[in-house]
Order: sequence, then structure tokens, then C-alpha cells
Amino acid sequence: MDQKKGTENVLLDVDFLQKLVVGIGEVSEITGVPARKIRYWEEKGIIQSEKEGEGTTRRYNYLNIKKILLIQELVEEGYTLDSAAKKVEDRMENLNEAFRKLATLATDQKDDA
DNA sequence: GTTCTCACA
DNA sequence: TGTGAGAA
Repeated sequence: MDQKKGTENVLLDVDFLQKLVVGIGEVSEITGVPARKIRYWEEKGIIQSEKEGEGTTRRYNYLNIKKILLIQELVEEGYTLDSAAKKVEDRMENLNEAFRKLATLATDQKDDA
């Protein structure tokens, strides 16, 4: 992590994150949040999962996982589910915007030789 | 492995 | 707000 990284490495990071999609069980394991709680939150409308084609299994990308993680930490700090979800969604917009810019920069600077 | 619903605290 | 259990 200390050598000069080429632009392709940056692209790999973004591409890697974008392709991370797992089931509720995996999310439950990596976030420590019980699967039932995740479904409960989605039922409340504070998180959104993606359905996989014809199957009914929920799929979660890294943004969803990050959202779940953030909300979980906020709730553990004493926030109510609603307020935690509100704060997280607000922060997610900033994060997405920053990552969008990063992806744009990484894509544009691939030919400066 | 996943989904749902009913019920309870 | 979050869980347990049964059933598909």
C-alpha cells in the first residue's frame, strides 16, 4: 500500500465495490445484525434491498450493507430507528456524491500518457 | 439457504 | 423495537 498505484488499481476498487452483492445471511454475518432485524428494518421502510430476478431473495450491495452498518451503530448509541435512518440516508447522499466524483475522475484520467 | 405470518415482550 | 417459532 505504499507504492505508486496506477489508475487501473483505482478502477478495480470501484468496480470491486460495485459488484459486491450478497444475500441477507451474508449481510447478517458481516454486520452482526440478525437477518430478522434487517427484514424488520426493510419492512419499516428505513432500508431498501434489491430483488433478484424471479427469486424472492433479497440482495444487498455494499451501499445497503454500509447503510445497515451505520444505522445499527446509531441505534446502539441511543438513536431511534427513524432518526438514525434519517441521518444515515442524509450521509449516504454525500458519500454517493463523493464516490461518483471519484469514479468519474478515475474513468477520465485513464489516458494521460 | 431464503421467504412469510402470528404472536409476544 | 426486536425476537421466536412454525411452515413453505
